[in-house]
Amino acid sequence: MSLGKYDTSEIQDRWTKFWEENGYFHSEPNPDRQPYSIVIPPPNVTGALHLGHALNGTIQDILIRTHRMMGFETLWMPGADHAGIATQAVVEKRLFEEEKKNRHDIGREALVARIWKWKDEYENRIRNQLRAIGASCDWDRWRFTLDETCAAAVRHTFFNMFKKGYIYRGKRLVNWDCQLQTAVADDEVYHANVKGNLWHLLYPVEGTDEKLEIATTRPETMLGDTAVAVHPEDDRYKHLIGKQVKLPLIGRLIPIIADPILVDPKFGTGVVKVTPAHDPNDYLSGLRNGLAMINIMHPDGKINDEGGPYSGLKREEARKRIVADLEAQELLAKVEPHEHNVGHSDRSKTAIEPYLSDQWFIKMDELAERAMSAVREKRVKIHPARYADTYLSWLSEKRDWCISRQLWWGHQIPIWYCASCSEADLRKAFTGRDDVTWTPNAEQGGWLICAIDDLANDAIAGHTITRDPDVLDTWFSSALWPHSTMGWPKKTPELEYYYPTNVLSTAREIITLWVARMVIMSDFNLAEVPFTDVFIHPIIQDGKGMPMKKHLGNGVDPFDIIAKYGADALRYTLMAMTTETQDVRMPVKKEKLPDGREVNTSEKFEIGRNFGTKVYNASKFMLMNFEGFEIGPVDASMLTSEDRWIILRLLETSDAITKSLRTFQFAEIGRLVYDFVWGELCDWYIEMIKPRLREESPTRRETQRVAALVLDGTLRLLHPIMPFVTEEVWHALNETAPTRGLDGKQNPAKTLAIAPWDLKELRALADKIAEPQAVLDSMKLLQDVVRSIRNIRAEFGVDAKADVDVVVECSPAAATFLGNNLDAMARLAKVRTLKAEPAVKRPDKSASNILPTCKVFVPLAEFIDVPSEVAKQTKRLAEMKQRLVGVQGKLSNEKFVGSAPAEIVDQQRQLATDLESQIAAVELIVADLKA
RNA sequence: GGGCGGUUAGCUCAAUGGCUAGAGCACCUCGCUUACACCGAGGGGGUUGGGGGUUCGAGUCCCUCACCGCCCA
Repeated sequence: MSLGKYDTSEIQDRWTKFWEENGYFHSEPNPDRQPYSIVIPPPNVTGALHLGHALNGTIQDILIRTHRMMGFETLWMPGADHAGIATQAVVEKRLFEEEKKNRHDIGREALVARIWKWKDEYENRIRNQLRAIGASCDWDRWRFTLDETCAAAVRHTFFNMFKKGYIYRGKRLVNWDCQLQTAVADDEVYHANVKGNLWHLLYPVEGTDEKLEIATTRPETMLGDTAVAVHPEDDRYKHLIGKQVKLPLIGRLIPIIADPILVDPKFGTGVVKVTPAHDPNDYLSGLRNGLAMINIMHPDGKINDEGGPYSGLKREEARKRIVADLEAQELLAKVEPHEHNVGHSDRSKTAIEPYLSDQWFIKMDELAERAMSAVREKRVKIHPARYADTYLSWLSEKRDWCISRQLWWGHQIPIWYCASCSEADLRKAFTGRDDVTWTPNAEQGGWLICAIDDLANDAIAGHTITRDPDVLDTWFSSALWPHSTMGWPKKTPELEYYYPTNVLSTAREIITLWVARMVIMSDFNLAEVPFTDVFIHPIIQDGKGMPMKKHLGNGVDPFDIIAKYGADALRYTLMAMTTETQDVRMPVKKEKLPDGREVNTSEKFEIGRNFGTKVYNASKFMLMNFEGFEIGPVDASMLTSEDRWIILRLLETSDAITKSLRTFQFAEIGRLVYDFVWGELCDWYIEMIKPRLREESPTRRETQRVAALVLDGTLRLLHPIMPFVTEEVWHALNETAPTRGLDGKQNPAKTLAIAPWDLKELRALADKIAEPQAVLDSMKLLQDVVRSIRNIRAEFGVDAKADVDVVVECSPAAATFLGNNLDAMARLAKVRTLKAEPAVKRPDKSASNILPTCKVFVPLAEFIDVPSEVAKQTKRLAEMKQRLVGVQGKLSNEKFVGSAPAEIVDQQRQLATDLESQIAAVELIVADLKA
């Protein structure tokens, strides 16, 4: 069967359907095979997939497809993440834009229902996007971090951690988002420079006439001041330590304390106001010095009753009024413009308020230590290795993890409060149940009850219990993903068989957020690592080195790329970019698509498109010439030199790819297949077999069989990278050559997706090739001679249609080889006659190229321009002489000869010999030409 | 402030301390030879960011400076 026009989108649709309908991507535990598993980093249902997802998907799919072909029972677990705060924020924003309502207007149940609707829509879109890039996920196993299976894992983990005392409730200073009214994690905060002022306030010292001048960027926080601090060694203020100041406007007396950590005597006035409930540094100082912590803010950012006369004002309004009032009382020394770094919520883009509130935490010290040892002991290997430091240094801080979020979308914390009951009531209500546990509520009194299954409000007779309204940080459920998706806490066959998974592929900013937490949770729940290898891929930036961000408008949508260049092109290009560096750049340009939309694209994808087209065209040519294919054995004794050469090179390439795959060197794999297919298969092998494939060729049948085997092997190498185009060709090849192989009787796989990775048949054939190195060497000689002739032809402007005669001086073996390949030389360099002998006389008026292994002469009576040839050869002579001086210098250096490896020294000696004879030959030529 | 990465051809990137630092794109010359102009043949283009050092030998290792970027505070 022959191939038609290359239509990427048609091919993509057809084979996606074919693979899925035949269930090739579905995996079940199979004791007869080794497992290989990857869980996808679940994309957020917030939006569409971007180029980073496409890159990561490509990498995972290459790993998965290769291992599937290697015969592993291969599972790629797909799914999506509910992305608590991000998803709730977009739905709330839409609610406000479309209906001018906020979440409180419609209530928890209605809001959550809307978010589920959003989720269904986007989850579906994400699934289709993954399919479009060719991801061979086990779609039947699709999971969602809020589905029942994942929820069960969350409940059990929380329960066990709570019961063992790893989870506690406490007051902590958190990053508060006043708009979304929730705590946000450190990593959800970005810092931006903001123009503001430095207000210098005056605090009167009680019992004296002195006033302390204090600079602050947030004057309204003075309402919550509980001390003023100076440096203990600061002579200006030493005498005031232990005295009190009267807080202006409020009148509260607060102490003047000494704190060498909080106060830098060289900065500002050397006096600092301390507001423990509203500043992280002050908070720590408050803990150190046993200060009161006064919260002056409502969750929405308005001042609360602690703010006295300013109660009920928004924070901006309170600031204005306070500054004005201080000025009126002459307690404002000065105001200076000041630019400073302010934390903003990534979700609402509003300024973060440090805020003291009740939150749930996981105690990290012991858990973090265990997770660190997993990496230190190489039970989890991170690639590239340097990222292990990122992981270790983050965990070594052992900061407790705040897991509560004041949101409605997520796993609601399974804690019920009972203020009025006694422990006896609890025992009575839950006697005999091991799925309920409780501890005293140290902060507010009463009890904290944790249960695996939901409790009714009246679960305790005579008392009403209320559930904590907060939900868990999204990363809590994400951290369970590798085992929750496999069905934990049930002892499922999947968990038994596929776990721990093999590889986790992700971006580096996720190392701390997710990788570390997955190791912690897996260790806690299963006493195992979640995966043995972590691959950190580079981040794609635009041509100017800026990260691709929605608001910068520089993002490239992978689906626009698929539309323009095809999925195989997208995949090849992304893999070719995956080096070990941390960022890769992709120049972005605007372009109008045929459908009229203006989108961002990048010319980089032309590499992949051109390569895919090349693969397709080369295959098309071969299949065209396979017409009349006769099934039959491949006779090793009939193999020509180019057959032997391409078979050896194909196997070398296959081995090199397998090796690079193990070390996650994806760009290297891209280079290997490109150089093989384009530079060897197409440029040389196909060109050389053309005569043998002609109708009249007596070896046409044999040539077809070998070529079919070579194409078969090449398609297998390429399949994990470019699954669509290769599958298309594979099926055409199967129709043409329904059985093939050495004996001509092997049935090829029905799909490349499960064709064996190991090229067993070709390997058996290669084993019969005598002196493989000689095969490679002679091919190199042929290529060198052909290139020399082409170079001479181009340089002297020989008409492209004109034939030339060629004289080569070389070894007898090489002469025989070249003689046998006259046809090829005729085709490749338009050679009419060839004279190849160990000793030849240089023809008059000939151009020449002197190589280490041979001398090539082309008589060019009608073309040669003697002066220019003399000039060219003289230039070459100078270059070679200069090099020879360098090499001789090395060889006469005793230290070099003494300390460099023998191999290197030999190499240099050989080089010197070669150069000497080449120089002698060129000198002769120059003398002749001048004569 | 701490840590990490980068700086190589006009652009995007390669190069276990050891052959003449390589590709692709772009550029120049030639070519519609029945797979492919998303192609073929040939060519030009480099003081490897600056400065020091280690070594027989440095793009590669060390120190230092400059600039760009990321992560964590």
